[in-house]
Amino acid sequence: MQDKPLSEVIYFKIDRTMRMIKQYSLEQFKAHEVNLTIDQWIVFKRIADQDGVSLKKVADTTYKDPASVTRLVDVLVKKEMIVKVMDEVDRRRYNLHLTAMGKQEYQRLVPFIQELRRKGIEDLSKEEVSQLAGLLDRIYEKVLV
Amino acid sequence: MQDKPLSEVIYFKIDRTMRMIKQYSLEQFKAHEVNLTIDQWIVFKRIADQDGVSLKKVADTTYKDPASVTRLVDVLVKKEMIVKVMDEVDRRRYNLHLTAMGKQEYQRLVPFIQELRRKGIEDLSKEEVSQLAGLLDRIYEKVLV
DNA sequence: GCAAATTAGTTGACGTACAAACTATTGTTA
DNA sequence: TAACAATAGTTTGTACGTCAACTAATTTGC
Repeated sequence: MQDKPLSEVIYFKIDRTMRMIKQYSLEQFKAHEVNLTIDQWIVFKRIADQDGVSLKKVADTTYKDPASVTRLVDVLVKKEMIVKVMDEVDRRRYNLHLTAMGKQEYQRLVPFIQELRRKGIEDLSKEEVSQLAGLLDRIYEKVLV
Repeated sequence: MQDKPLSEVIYFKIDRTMRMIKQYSLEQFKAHEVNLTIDQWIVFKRIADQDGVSLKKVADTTYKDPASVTRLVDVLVKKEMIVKVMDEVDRRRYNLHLTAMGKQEYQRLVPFIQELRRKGIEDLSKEEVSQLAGLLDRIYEKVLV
């Protein structure tokens, strides 16, 4: 039985593209003395977007496993970028906040990140980007079921 | 400084989609008693596609790190799906071959995998799939530089 | 024809993903 | 209100990805 080559398998292309983006981004992080990995940045940014957000909420909205988020949060706390504060009402919950240093670093990073995001898609038109986003979402929704 | 939400970042969408596909595929593998992970399958399939291919060639064409391939190959050898044979001419090189069991398993898996690939994209037209492939390739090429 | 450079593959260290089992707390309901 | 269910978060074990440093073999260039 003959199977199509990997290069024609769409999932393979998605995976390959994503790995390359991560690799490139991490290089750029290092080159600009950003003391974060990509995934640490994602969690960090999510907290910056909503001060006091809970760990669970971060996990849900980043589509990461709570176990992964627990560890990423630990790293960010160690790096003194965020703090974990137990919720006064619901003591199972931790609310996450940026430290002063975290806020400062966030302000420094946003323009850099925005530039980085642009880089890979700068040759694509607005329509193409939203097409791509739409197609990815449709696959996501489909497989989710 | 205000940054767009993660849900609008295209790289985030790619990552999320890919993780979900892997998760779903692995579930299906387990449900069908396929004793392989997704990445083990990719390497296994690549060897099935070209009997005697070298480890380096597998790494290049799957876009995996040689270190990853070394380990994936080890697993496949332990599972007795493939064998590693030192090249007679170039003794740095190992040529990879499916075992009899590997061949049998490959034949069993191909239809199942083909069905699995279809699942996520069955609502997309042929044109949409090739659009998606093209866009991903363009990002890949762009960032590669 | 030999030293230096290149190539194939391996190993170790670190970061992340995911599942499963677990603790502690809060909610629900009989 | 006591038992049970659900929820937030953690821990453990396994699997990959990537980088860097390494060994061994082969090529290159003088």
